Amino acid sequence: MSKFSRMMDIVMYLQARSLVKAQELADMLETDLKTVYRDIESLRTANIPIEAKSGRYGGFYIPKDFYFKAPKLTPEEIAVLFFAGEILVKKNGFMFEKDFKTALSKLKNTLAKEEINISSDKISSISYEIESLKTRLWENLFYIIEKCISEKKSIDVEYYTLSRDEVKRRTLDPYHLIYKNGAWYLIAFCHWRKEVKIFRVDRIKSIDETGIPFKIKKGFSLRDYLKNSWQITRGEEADVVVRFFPPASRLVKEMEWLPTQKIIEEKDGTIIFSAKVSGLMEIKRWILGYGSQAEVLKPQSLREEISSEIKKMLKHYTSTGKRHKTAEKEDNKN
DNA sequence: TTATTGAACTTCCCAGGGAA
DNA sequence: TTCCCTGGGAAGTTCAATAA
Repeated sequence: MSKFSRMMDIVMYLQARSLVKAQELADMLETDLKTVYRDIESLRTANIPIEAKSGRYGGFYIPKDFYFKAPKLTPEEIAVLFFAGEILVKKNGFMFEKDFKTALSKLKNTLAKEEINISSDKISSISYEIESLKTRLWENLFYIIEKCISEKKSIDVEYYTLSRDEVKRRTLDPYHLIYKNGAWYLIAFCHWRKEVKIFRVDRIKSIDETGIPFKIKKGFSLRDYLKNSWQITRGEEADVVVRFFPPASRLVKEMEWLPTQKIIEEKDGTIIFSAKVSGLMEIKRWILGYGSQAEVLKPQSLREEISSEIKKMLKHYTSTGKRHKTAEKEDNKN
């Protein structure tokens, strides 16, 4: 993110709230506290009236009478905004649908008819399909979680744990909601486990507000928490090294799967993919998806797990073959 | 009423990384 | 090589809450 974008985000964030701590801004922008102070200093130099309230319960704020004039948008930018609106509101159960619609209608009101027409023409020539965000299915759940995250208040939930096939009541301090790979997840401090854990929202069977305030664990950073996760679940950190054979090698090197990844290209067309990964469960599925075109070199434990998985698969297919032959014989008899 | 404490803003110096 | 940006560390200042 550029310094300019960060500064714009700071202004927008401060304008929408009454008092914001520098640390909160740093977390939101995923940057350092001192960078926030420097950006605020730059904004003040540019005559943006950012005031500070020192001491306990202090923070930064922009006086209510300050009005930051919206920039003039190009037809392309307007088209992109309406396009995003089409995707989010019409098809995907966007959780802030009502606010988004009013924001778009406000924007429309500021535009000339010709600008709206140009934008509509641009949208009609593009289509884009993404899977549903499915928030409507759990609208009330989302409302309570989102409310408790912003008010920093704990929740009591009944949560279904897939691995143990049991429902357990837990008290959670909700930190963050994240949508990844077709599912919503809640990152929260679990009072029962005494650590920050990830919960799938659709496995929450019931939810109650406790009204008890909480503080985010000191030193917790969402970016650090998720930095080496393959998708969403976490586990012990491990250095994973995989050899990919063509054509999978060409596919793998096209993408950035993890920020820590390194790829060494060999003369024979294979690649050596290495990365630091938090938890092996998800990367195991990813590697298995490439079948015979991937070979785990490290760690040995993952190599053995995949080998055992392949043996099990082989057993299924050979026994299915026997069943298939038996069934054929039965058919011939009839 | 005053001293203490804790939280948050403020400022400085230094080092590392990337772009020019 | 230089400059700019960013982050680490540390010390100082301010102010509200709390205890004595």
